[in-house]
Amino acid sequence: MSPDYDLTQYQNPLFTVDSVLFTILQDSLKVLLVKRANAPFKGRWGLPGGFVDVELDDNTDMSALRKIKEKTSVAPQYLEQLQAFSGINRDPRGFSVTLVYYALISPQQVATQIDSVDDVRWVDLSEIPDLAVAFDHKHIIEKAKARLQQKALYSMIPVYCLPDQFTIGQLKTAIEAIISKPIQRKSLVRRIEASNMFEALDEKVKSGGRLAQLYKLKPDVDIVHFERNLSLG
Amino acid sequence: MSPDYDLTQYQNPLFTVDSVLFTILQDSLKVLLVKRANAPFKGRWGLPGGFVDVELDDNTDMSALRKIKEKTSVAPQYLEQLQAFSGINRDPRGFSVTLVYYALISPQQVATQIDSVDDVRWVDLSEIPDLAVAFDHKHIIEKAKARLQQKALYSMIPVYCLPDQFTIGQLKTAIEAIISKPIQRKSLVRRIEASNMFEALDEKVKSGGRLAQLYKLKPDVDIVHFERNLSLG
DNA sequence: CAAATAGTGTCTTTAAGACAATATATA
DNA sequence: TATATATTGTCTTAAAGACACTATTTG
Repeated sequence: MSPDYDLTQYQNPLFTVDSVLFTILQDSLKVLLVKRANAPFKGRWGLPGGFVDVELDDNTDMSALRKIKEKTSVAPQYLEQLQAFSGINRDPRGFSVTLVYYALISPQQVATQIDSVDDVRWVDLSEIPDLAVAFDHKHIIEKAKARLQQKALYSMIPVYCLPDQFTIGQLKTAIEAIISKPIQRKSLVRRIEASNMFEALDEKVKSGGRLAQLYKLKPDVDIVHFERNLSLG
Repeated sequence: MSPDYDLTQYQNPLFTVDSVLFTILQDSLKVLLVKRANAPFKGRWGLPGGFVDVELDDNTDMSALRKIKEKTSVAPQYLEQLQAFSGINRDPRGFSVTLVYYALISPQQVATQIDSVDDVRWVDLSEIPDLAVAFDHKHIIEKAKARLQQKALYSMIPVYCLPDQFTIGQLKTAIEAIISKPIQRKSLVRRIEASNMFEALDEKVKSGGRLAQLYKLKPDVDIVHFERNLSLG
């Protein structure tokens, strides 16, 4: 074997793939945590993830998806790479790299699955600071939340936290839960119109007052990125 | 050893760190390529990068920086993680992951170093499609360029492709080289003012017409993100 | 002075913010 | 009818686009 191929000269870092799975439940933002079955941090809550399985995964997207499916039994509606986190100290076993994805899913899709087990739980973002979390996963969750907040200002990705039929009120609530700020309903209506991503259904639904129009994503639409952010204030 | 720690049950993917280093040279966007000294793709042009050295690198940022310094002898003014690229087919040696950074540097900082060797070269972005490039690095360069273009619309990062003293005209030219579209000088002036990131020097400099005001970054400023994009057209 | 580039003034345009007004449910 | 929520209308505001106009330098 040529020295060019001598991979043993470098100690390959420990490489894992983890995911921050978000949803909106009870009008607030939740993240999926899993009770760790193995050391290190056995018994603590952590992000769903693990090692790449070269036999099963064509790439890391599939590793992330496979691990999410193991815990929720369904594929999320939205999945995107966040970033890698690495370091000499983040895992007691040595230099490690975790490639982190973040994902959005509607709570209905996973409700029965999650309610039936006690090692998987939706955790409110407000509980995270006080919770003992494995590795640097607390930090990772904060980064994922920041990215989601940013993206909510110039795109419609919060719809992927909702059922596929939803009202403008639900979408408004979801966005406000994500960014922790009220937004103008009118701005949202304008964006729904301008993006051309959605279609109004014939159906309307109860809401406590006037019936609300149901919308759904048009099939196979691309996500529109608006050229301005919603304002924070 | 507990089975929890049995890492041999998984074949750890091949992990590398690569960087797409950009600069502005002759009013156009260039990327730094390195002639590969080793297989695979020995002799082809590729991105600077390589394996993590657990002895030298505290994290992957330092791996990226170390490799860039090896080729240019200086640290870039801007360095940010782009994304990981992975797959079963992108490296003949098997499942591999490369964590890619992109970086910006002023050409003056590296000119003498690069001119003195023949295995490192600034390549114009327009040459990339016709060039034989190692691995999936052509695809990676396109992704890095897209990210840089996007970011140029709502931030001032193109200044990191310039010398630390620069004129508005130079910055305008740099942005236009990155996004391949003309922009309004007035918009740029307004952003320089609004961002409060820069200070005008006492000095002015020749430009072919009226003398141009020199600016520099204020020390330790954070990069401002504007709430709107410059328009494409 | 002509040409070139720098810098300013200002009107227009675009899309969001603010919020009033109207519509339609339920108790 | 009172209340709650949905929907629409429209005026204001913020920041970019367009582009004319002035300023300053060199040949």
